[in-house]
Amino acid sequence: MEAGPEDWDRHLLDENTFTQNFRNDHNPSKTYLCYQVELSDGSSGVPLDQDKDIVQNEGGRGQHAELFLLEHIHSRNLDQKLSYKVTCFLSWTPCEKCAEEIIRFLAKNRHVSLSILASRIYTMGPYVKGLRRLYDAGVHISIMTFRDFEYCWQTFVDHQETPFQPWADLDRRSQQLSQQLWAILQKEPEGWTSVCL
DNA sequence: ATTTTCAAT
Repeated sequence: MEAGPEDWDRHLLDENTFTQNFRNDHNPSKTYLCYQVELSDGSSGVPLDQDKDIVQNEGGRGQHAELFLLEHIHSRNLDQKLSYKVTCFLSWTPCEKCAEEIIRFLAKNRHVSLSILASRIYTMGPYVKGLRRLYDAGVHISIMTFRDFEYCWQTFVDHQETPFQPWADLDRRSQQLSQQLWAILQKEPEGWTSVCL
């Protein structure tokens, strides 16, 4: 009697859920994804109650969060004559399989561009290849900084007027992960897959 | 300083 897909849809996260899942000095075993959709000119191009949402991976061996994002966007039937920008804040970077699905989706939906901002780099499996392919496919991908966490907090969290409170190592971790991501994206496609910094 | 990671014995 558990959890249908509707149960993972939240328009706002509670404070603890956000912090526990997005802080970059922990490694929780689930993934949250906060996204928003706008017209490429910066204004919201979708009905107000749909311009942003939050999804989470399905439990167990279920579907990853990114696939819910693609389903959501697909179901919105965004106007083919307009250009949309989807910004997505992920607590973990996509796995290779999700990266492939994202690339396939974007190839079929040329009017949609995607920016990924991730808190942490998911390093299981052939993750380097997946991130590189996203990058090569034109997806903006970067590591969340203080400003991004703060924006997420203000936009997707039921913060009750509480200002965002960074954890101790936020900036240092963010910089480390950014360097690591940079090394991954600059790496020669056929190079070694281990990235040591 | 690196982490053990879209969990479950």
